Amino acid sequence: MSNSTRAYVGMQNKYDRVVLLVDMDCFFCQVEEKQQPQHRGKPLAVVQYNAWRGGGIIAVNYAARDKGVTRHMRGDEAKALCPDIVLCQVPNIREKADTSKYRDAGKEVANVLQRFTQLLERASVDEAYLDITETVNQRVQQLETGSLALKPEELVNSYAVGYENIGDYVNKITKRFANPYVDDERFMLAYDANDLPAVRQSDLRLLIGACIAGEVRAAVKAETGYECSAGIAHNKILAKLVAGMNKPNKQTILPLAEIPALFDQLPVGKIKGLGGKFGETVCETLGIKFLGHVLKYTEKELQRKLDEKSGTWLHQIACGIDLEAVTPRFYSKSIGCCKKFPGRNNITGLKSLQHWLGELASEMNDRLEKDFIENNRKAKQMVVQFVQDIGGEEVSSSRSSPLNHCDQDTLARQALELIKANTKTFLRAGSDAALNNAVKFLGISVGKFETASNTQNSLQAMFANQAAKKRRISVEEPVEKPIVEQKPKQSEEAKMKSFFANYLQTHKDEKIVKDNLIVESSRRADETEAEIELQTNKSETDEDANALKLAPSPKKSFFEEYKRKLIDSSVAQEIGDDKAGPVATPPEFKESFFAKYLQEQKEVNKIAELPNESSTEGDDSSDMHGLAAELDDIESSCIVEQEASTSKRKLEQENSMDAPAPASDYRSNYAEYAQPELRTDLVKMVNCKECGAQLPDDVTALQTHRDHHFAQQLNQQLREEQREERQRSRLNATLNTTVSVPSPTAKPAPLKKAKKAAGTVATTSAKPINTIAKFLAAKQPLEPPPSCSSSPFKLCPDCKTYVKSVDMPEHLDFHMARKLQRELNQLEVRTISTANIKKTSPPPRAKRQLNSTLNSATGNKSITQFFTQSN
DNA sequence: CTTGGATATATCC
DNA sequence: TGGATATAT
Repeated sequence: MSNSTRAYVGMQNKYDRVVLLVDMDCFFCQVEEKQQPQHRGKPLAVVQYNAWRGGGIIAVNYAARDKGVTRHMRGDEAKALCPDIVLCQVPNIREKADTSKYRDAGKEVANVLQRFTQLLERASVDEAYLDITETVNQRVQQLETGSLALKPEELVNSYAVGYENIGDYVNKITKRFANPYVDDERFMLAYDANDLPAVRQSDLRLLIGACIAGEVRAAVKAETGYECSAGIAHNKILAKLVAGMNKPNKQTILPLAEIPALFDQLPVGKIKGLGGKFGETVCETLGIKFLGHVLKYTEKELQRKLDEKSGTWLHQIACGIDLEAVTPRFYSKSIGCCKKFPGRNNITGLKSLQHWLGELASEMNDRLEKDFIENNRKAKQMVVQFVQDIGGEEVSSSRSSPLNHCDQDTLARQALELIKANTKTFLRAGSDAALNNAVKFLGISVGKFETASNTQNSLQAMFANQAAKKRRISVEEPVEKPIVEQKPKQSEEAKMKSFFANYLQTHKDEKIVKDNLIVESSRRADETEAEIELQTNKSETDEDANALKLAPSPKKSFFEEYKRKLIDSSVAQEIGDDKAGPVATPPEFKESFFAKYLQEQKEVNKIAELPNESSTEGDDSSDMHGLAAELDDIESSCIVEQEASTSKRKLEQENSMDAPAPASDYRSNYAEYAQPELRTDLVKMVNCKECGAQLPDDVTALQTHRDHHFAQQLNQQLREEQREERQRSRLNATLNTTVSVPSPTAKPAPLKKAKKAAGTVATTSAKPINTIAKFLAAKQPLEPPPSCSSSPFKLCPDCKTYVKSVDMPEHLDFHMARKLQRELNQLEVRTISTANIKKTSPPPRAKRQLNSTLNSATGNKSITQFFTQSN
């Protein structure tokens, strides 16, 4: 089940994966801001234990960073720097900081991320790697068939290392359409011949990766409200490295060709794994500071100077190669909690030690119960870690023992036994209460999880077990590495055409956005400018982001900047400030690859028109003229845009005809953009029965689209399940602690040491015997139950019918069973259909799938072939 | 009186 | 395997 060693991909795949690292921006702060919306926009930090000097700061939002507030500051210092800062405390439960709020929020995010790939590796509470190679491959194919076009607005908020803005990068890539040979020669000199196919596709695939990253982040924002940054590269190390380069709420691509230049000035310690002692050793041993300088040594020399394994690894990293696989892992392998007892708080007595072990064990108990419900697994090992003061020295130890029951008492007792058994003199001589060695730190953690037997009598446990298994199987199957295939190509112009078509659309949208802003700006011009200012004045003092200070000037996204210029000048016009001069086309546009390509096309076409047979692709080139003209129109209309309202109306009409939602809020409507925008004129289309979306009449696309619906549905189901379960276990807990029914609005009173009868855990699935009062308190149904409070009826949250209380557990099981059954069925279908793409002898069900694969393999040509061609 | 507290993972011996 | 340690957030 839980694989022990890391997995690696083959050397031949070093450039053909596309890996995303998604990193939540000042996550704990965002969680607090979401929970307490009145604090949004203010400088805010999260502290724990605010008693001493205002508590220790563990997260700082960007408004507060601007004021110089950083981590490892005390709350008081922050107040001094920024008097209006909001300090949120980590909740204190059982006299210790309780971070479960953030763990839950992290899981909420991960649930969204999971929809985009099975290959999701949660790296911490707020970070995850996604291997999106499969999706990228699909889209490369879609580009080739013309069913997908890269859309400029999807690259909003993207950056590429080594480029001022994303437009420059796209421009560079596009230029290679015109003159493939120049770059190709460079490729051939710089890379091994075997890698050339992947190298040629690299930029395009990363760009597609960036589009997906945009969708991922938009989905996270739309569904959770949280913002994040992302890195897009060919491996984990690189994705992680660049994810922090543009924060917050931005994403960064690391183009293959930019790696050497980046590494030449990259401090060794910026690389994950080199940030600590080992990194220092490396620098000292090699006499270097920058990663690129590692390559002054051969791999052999590095192996000799360090050790074999490190030498190999370091050499590869310095070459930008990292073969570590994105290992699917959603749930952690171990669960633990700990607490420091510094200085006077040292634990010196047995009673005190038992107390704290009890508290830790109690928290463990809660978390393990929850984990059991979600994952149907039980820990088989526990570890107790402790630091003792022995003659003034801090001595740390950890001992483990097998675990059969993980209830609070067992954990606490076993922990104490382990400490006793591993302490030479446990109690002070002559005392039965005083510890010989004060304890400065205590930790309990459990691991070695095993799936619980499904001999549980409860229906729920049985289904949950199956569902969990399914999930694990589908996730832990070895991943077959996608092959970067050389695909035959279709006409270059067809693709450029669709790119332009999309660009034009975007452009219209931007104008609408602008127009709207003008209207608003007449009311609150100052605010608008202030906001823009806020957005563009990005502080460079981002330390949690590993910020690289290589580029001194704050960068702006191409489109953002372009839009801003338009807005600026228009605003100036509107409020009668003539100093700004006439509204001119921003240089970015004139210099953009669109414009240049357009220019080239015009000239090419002029020449091409003379000889008659050159218009063999008649449709394409005449369309090109049309598009060029339209582009011209738009470009010039930018200049005469003053009477915005009339053209605005016109644009709105056009927009309502065939356009997606305005670019400004496309993120709020993820679903539309999760589907590729399609050229309905190039591909035969059908309608999706579920959402009516236009889809290419192509089985792969249909399957993908259905998966999209399925994923949404599944996610919904899972969330419902979890909510239900949490509700039930909470009800259980309240029931067991009894007495007071907390008001639903009041903060949940920290359950003071819910003294449960030992052994309760083992029967977690015991049916809850809820009272109506409890149920009401937790759920607040719209209508009261049919009769008075003594009535044995409750409202079923699922079907909104009243059910006898005693029957409710069964009733809920019924719903659950139905849901899970549905889920299993769907998983079945999905697992089979995706598995079959690779397998040789598919069951009959996958026939259509197979056909489509064959069809597309014999398919048409594409401009993307540029990236794969050899001479 | 604590120079970051609480977690988690990986690796070396 | 277990225990200590390193790394990271």
